[in-house]
Amino acid sequence: MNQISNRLLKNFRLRSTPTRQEILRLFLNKDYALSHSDIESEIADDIDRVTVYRTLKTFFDKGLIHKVLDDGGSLKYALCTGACSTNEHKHEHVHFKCTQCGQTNCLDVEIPEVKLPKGYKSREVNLLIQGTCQNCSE
Amino acid sequence: MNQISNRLLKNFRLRSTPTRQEILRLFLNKDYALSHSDIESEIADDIDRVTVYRTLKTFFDKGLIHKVLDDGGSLKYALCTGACSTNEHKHEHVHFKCTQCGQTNCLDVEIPEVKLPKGYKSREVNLLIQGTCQNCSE
DNA sequence: CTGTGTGCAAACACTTTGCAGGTGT
DNA sequence: ACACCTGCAAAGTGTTTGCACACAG
Repeated sequence: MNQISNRLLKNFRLRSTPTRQEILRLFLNKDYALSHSDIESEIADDIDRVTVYRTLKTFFDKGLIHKVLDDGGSLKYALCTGACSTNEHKHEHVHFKCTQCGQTNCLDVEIPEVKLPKGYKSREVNLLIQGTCQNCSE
Repeated sequence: MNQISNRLLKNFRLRSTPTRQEILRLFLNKDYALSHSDIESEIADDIDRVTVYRTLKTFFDKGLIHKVLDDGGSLKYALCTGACSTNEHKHEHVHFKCTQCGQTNCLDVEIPEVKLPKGYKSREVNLLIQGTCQNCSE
């Protein structure tokens, strides 16, 4: 796991520091999107809140993670899939938020083409679906 | 216009106050989504910031307006279409945010069906498309 | 008259910035 | 050695809460 996160950081031209590794490992361990406070509560106490902000910003800027929104307006982050690199970024995301357990994850489904009114040009598409997830629907 | 906003408030079982009318008129005048600060800067100065928060919350709770997100994580609000009432709420929204001018508006297009993995149940769908709008694409 | 809305003050939560010292390459 | 990370402190911004008074119905 350490190897993976290390390599990932290298790939994205980021210095490998303990903090970055820890946060990155967190994303690798969880298969759902994490909010700032999720992260804060799961990492070592001696990591400063400010550093988390900066780390997330760095990861985001370099294309390692992407933003995930839910209808409450709260912001979460999730790892980009392997398809993303610093240069080429996949700009289509489907996110599913379970209103029961609160978890948000990225689904690997295609977004169907949407017909836009004349003159509109699409550059990025985000689809948020809210409902009940597999675990909670039983 | 006053008539309209008054009637709208009545329909949603809300007391008609000057503040509510003013904010409601703002939504009626603009055809795009408004952030809290958009609203604050457009209404009379003697309306308290706190009142705006509470008014928006009330409107939202009663189903008069809905939330609109953009990828920056900033929250905006827009009037629900005529199809919405307190009881019956249309839970499908397509929002288009122009990255040039920053305006976000609700598009009246159908969201195509998305195939979800087994066990997932959809209750609400939000589609955010970002790109260039009609005005800015020339 | 009664319950709700509003303004004010203050608390609270969230995010950013500047700087000094530490660390990866 | 150098550029970049990090922690700390503090400022800045956004949002919520409690209370007293005002107002709509």
